[in-house]
Amino acid sequence: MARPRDPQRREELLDAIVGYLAEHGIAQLSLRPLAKALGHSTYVLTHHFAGKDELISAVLAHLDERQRGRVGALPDPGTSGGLGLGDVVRASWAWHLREDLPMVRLLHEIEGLSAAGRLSGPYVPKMLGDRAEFVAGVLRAHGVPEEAALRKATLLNAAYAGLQIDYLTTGDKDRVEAALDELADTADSWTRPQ
Amino acid sequence: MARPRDPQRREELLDAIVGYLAEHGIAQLSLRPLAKALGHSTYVLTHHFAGKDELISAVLAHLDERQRGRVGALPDPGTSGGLGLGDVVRASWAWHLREDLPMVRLLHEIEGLSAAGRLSGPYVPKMLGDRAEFVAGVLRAHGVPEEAALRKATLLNAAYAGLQIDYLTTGDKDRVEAALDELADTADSWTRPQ
DNA sequence: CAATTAGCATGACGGTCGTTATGCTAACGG
DNA sequence: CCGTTAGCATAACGACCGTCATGCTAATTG
Repeated sequence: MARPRDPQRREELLDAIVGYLAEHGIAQLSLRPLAKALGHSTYVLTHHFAGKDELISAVLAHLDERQRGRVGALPDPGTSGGLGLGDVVRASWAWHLREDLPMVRLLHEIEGLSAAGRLSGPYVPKMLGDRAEFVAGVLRAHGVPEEAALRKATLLNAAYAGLQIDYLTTGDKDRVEAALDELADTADSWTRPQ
Repeated sequence: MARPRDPQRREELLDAIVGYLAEHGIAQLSLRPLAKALGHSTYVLTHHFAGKDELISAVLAHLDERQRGRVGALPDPGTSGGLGLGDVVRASWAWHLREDLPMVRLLHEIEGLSAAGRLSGPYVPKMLGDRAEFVAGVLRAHGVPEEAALRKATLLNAAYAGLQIDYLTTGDKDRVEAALDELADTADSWTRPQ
């Protein structure tokens, strides 16, 4: 009868929105500057998403799916190949800080707001839970016992995130990267006991 | 010649403001609701502080000083007394979550915003640095070598904060507290090697 | 007591906010 | 080709924002 909806349009918008948020933050988000940066009027935002709150929910869902896709596509750093778990930690650190810093910042802003109870919806909790499960799977592949894998994965993720926050806030590279080395050594000791 | 300023008034206000922020967050702070909650007009805020930005700076400085005072007044959990470092970690966790949860949430919101580069000023970095130094002092008192104390303190703080964020976001008590036990055991292993 | 000023409420200012009614154009289904 | 609707810009709405000029009251000093 008439013109059908284009389901791609919404995803295109979400990618552009996430790019904007990585640069400008999400806490003080305002629709007008966002729309201007996208080259549109604000109506595009309230049309494709019901309103500002739903837009933020959609962004969080988008980030959740994006993380899910990335860790799913990651080559399993299996026990073979000579790459220890500590090397993975160190490589992730270097990559996050060199290649993806605005997004890392955005994620910490989101997780801080979520921890403060200022963001609703299931997506941020799901992201954290999924990350724990993923790292637990890597640990299991390295021979960590099943009952310890999720516990150690949770601790590893928490320490890694905490160190990122410390470094992003203080900029004290020497102190934080020394602590990261200690964390990487600890991770190695889990997979190569003694 | 005339009526002198009362230097206490500003501190009273800051304490009340911090109490309000612990309940309502800082990211979406608006002066009018804050002033109403304090039982005053907004002019009180713009009079004692130059404006909204300076008010937030004053709050961060206030929290910084408050933390400095608290850790300074803490009884040094010295190597004697039978209380291991892991017990201190577990006791802090229980106390934070049972007695001081709104403030813990506020601090994570602030640290997330700071890590995202959305808060300026030296106070948040100073808080993190001071916390690392304080825990490093405790570690040294427990016999941890000087060159390792600050590194291990940074890692301990980061892991502890990361676990708080995880728990506050996911509410997954079993998973997170299991990881906290592992962290406490690790801390014990630092102070009672083997 | 007189002079001065801290402390605060009131009310207004221009600006920005999220949202929405209206109307146009281009794309598609029948 | 006609009817319908997606997609979007425009412009306006009321609400709220941070700020500040004005003026009153009460406390303090000399």
